[in-house]
Amino acid sequence: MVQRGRRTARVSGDERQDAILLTAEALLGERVFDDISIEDLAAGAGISRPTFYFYFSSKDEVLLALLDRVITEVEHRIAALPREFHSDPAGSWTRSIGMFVDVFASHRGVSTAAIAARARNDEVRALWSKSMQSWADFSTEVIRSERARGAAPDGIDAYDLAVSLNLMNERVITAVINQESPAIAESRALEVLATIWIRSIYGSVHPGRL
Amino acid sequence: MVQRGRRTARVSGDERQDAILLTAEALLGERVFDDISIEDLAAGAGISRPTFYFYFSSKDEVLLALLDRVITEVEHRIAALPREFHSDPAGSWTRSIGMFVDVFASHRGVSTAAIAARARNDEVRALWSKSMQSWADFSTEVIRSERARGAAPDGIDAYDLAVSLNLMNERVITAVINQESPAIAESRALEVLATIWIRSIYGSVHPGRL
DNA sequence: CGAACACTCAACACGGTGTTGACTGCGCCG
DNA sequence: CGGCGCAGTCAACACCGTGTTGAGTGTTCG
Repeated sequence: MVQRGRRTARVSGDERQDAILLTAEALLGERVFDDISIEDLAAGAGISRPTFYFYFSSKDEVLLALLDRVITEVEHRIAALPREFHSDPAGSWTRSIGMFVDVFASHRGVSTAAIAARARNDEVRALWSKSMQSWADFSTEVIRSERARGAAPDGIDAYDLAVSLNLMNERVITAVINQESPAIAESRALEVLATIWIRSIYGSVHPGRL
Repeated sequence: MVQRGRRTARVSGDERQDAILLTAEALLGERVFDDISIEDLAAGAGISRPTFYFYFSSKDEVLLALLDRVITEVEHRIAALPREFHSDPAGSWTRSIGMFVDVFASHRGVSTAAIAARARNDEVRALWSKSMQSWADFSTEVIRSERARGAAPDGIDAYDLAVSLNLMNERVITAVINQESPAIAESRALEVLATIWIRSIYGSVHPGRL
């Protein structure tokens, strides 16, 4: 694995940086962010605590990097999603929401820690805000388009509705993946969320029928 | 509920305890919980740091006491609410949700800090869970009753729906009172939340019409 | 009056964060 | 080939916030 001699005698910086991120994600799987010390991260990456500061300026920077990866994954998967809201509104919304459920569930520790860190760290808050904003904007556009073709009723502002539904998803998904109480079963989460989105966007049990 | 230290009330003692709580709530109005030290609370109450520990065993205990007061207020106001879901479903839901918006908005600092502390503190989590549970149970009962009288359609489980909507409220209210971005205007929050509740519970823009 | 109780705090122990400054080995350029 | 520079490393230190100890104070009541 770690080859010595010729080109790179010492373990490269990039490997160390990755090792820190890897350690952090692993530890977040078993402990809360607050209970992980920089010492833990350094030890996991095989370096001393001061050396950690060569790679990241704080524990929060590590979390920020981890969050950035998760958000990038979401963006790629959003882009890959088929856009069939006119022909299959229920299925399209469900697939979009399901994508969020999948990604956040598979990065439980990072998502949870980032959402908590938002309250105290400006960079984390900014990054999360930016993403929420773009998801809300996307939802708003689709709602407006559904209203324009007469499939969904007017009423409350489309943006307000989109923001509220996205915030609901954030909170419900967090509760589900952390098995909070009260929460709902992970197996039913997607169905429940999709139903609430559809009923509140289309004002009816069946999308498209006014 | 949260009681420690002295038993018989020597005047200055109880005043001190109140002074700590008062200081905490005041400071939470201007700073994040993490940025308030026990030193700050002690100074605000006119005592030294070790003396603080005579009244509370940690900063989290103070928050717990504060949260307890807020929850008690919510419970009293829930109990005082008229139950007119059959005759005026939209108004009844709106009044219930509005009560939560009011109470949490008027205790912005405490609510926000408690919700954040939930992630690391067992007692805070337990207290919050207990309350969320009872609000979700209440909502579930009303939904079931509305379904029973034929005003609301079946579909997803009433409890799952109730939990999700309550979680949405928690998150949207938090975003609104902290002026997060994205969030919605405080003036429209109640209308938006009520609309989502009604549409998703009654499966229609107009409650009662199936 | 003295014992018990409510209350107070200086001083300490501890754990975590972030910084300093000295050191090592590799690569490259003159 | 030799020395300079830089990526990388860490022991030791400074600092801050938490929680504990133990020695006090004044008050009340039997």
